[in-house]
Amino acid sequence: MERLKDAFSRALAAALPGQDIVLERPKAGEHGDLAFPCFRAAKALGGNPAELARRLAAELNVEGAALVAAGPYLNLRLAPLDRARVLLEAILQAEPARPYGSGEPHGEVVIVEYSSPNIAKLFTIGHLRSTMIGHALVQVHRFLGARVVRLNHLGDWGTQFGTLLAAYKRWAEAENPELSRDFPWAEEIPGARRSPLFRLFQLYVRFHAEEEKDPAMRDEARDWFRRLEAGDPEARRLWSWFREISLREFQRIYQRLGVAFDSLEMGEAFYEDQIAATLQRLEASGHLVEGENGARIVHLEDVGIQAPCLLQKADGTSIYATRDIAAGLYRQRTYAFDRCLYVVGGEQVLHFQQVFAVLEKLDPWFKGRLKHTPFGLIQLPEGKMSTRKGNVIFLEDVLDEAAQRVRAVIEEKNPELPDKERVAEMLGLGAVLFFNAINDRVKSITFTWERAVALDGDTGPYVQYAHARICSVLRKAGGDWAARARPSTEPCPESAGVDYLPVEAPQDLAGLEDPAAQELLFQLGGLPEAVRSAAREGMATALARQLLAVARAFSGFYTLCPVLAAENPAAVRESRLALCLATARALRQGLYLMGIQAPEEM
RNA sequence: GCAUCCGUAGCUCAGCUGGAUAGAGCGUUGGCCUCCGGAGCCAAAGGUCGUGAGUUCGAAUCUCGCCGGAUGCACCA
Repeated sequence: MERLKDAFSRALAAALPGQDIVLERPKAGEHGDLAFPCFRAAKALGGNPAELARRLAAELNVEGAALVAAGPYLNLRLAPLDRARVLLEAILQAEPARPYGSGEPHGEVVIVEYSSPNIAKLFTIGHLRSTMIGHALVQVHRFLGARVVRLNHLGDWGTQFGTLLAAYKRWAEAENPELSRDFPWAEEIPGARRSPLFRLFQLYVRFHAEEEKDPAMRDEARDWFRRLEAGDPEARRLWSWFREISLREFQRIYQRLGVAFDSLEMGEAFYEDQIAATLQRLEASGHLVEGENGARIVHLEDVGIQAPCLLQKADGTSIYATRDIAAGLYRQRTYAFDRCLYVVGGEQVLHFQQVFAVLEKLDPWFKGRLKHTPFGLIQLPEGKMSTRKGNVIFLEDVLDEAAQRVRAVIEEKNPELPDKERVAEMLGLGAVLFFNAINDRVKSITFTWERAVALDGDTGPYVQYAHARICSVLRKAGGDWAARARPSTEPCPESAGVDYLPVEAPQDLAGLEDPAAQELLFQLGGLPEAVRSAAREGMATALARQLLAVARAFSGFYTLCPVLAAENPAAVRESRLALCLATARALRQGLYLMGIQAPEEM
């Protein structure tokens, strides 16, 4: 397909010297495989687009394909069997290191900072967005050939930590120093799991509740943070204990989600010993000036940002912007990155504008390398989630509920299924993660159980179902068809590729002339662009939707084109099996990029 | 008040570097299990793309105003 694209572009460039040649993929398969809209060129040449299209169709020649004028478009169209050959070869004969749709390794270093939960808070569905958007970006960039560094900017430093220390000293140390049992005063938060982390969280919630009545408590928290940053041994000891409690829980959840990081040690606290040097450097550059009450700030009006960036509080402690800047400098030194993507909620756009602006003032090297990838909040029908009011949805409850609903469907439809628990977990995760990815990340999502764990329609399980049915057909086909739909090794972490052994496409593709087969081929052809769109847009929306389109097209093919029917000639059977196999491979790879597994039976 | 983002079918959303009849799912209505898994397939109904201007051969897509909603605006992250 790339070859055809080049040939088409070259032919057009020769015929239209000096014109920009932009090729599109037609919206509908019946138009063809590639399209050249003639509007712009016709205008530049003073002609009419439809006429130009007709002229070009008559004059140009691209080997192996037909050029057809359709109104103002010049379409390149492959004959049905050629289209089948091109796609089947691209998918089935791909080398394991270079799966269909992947990119040449180019060595650019892309840092993705994502998930970044705060210590002592439980993982809610809110955290799922950053975690899975980030994970998909990691996968997609790897797939396209980048070297990716996965960073979790853990919220393990800052005044909020002072809050926790203050709360612990106030109530827990005397009452429950081991955090091993529930606090008598603690309100029960429905659905939460009993764990030391949960009790830490209760302390945090209580502190905020009482702080409303007694604002002086805020100073208490700030003072604990000051002591922590000053190296007070008791504060440090508690800090590392709380951190450990939290990390243990987070690790469990990451494992369940199939998400991993290059290091979990590079949270905010990691940059603590670099804060002084960072401030000095800002000082030396002349950008750091005194603000109100002796706080220190950097003015940004000159770059169009009205609010100055606060870097040192009046009490001399650091603030998150300071640590983000220290982190930026550290990453520059350590990774010499080409891009650094911050997958952080949209409420922090101003913060990142400020941080980026300060870094660019410090070193123009940063220009164009830093990118905030914001996303919308998850809201409840009754409004915002609020930890203090206890109306939060815990991620694990959502995952459990999803798996449980899947389990009920399995009992109804396929009670004989082996390994029910494992499959239910895969499908439940598929539902939740796919739902999380299918919509524009910038928009806020209103959470309802109904939709978050839906199993019908445009959902992960729909795509997984298509994959499972293909596997079922391949099993029935006998031979090693089923084995070929199975990856040859574990997925390669460096390339995010699912490795399959190359398979020769059949010589005779007679079974693939049917329009339903052609539609499936057309949708498979859209996958590489969908992956690139995901990387470009910083979200998996296009990929998720293209996978749905492939799955839907497969369902059409499956109902209209029997694969294993006894009356099928051998060539029809073989070519259709090859298309099934290609589809299964493409679906599994696509889902894998989104962090979703594809069971062979469900 | 200022800034950013959002406003497309009854509901939830795609489509937005301007281009071929504005697409899905849910819900509604009506068909499909003698045939590879009905978690499925086919069909129908349903849209002044918030609104008013502008740019353009062409605007859901770009610009500006207005209306509605979300978020943010230094000592939290």
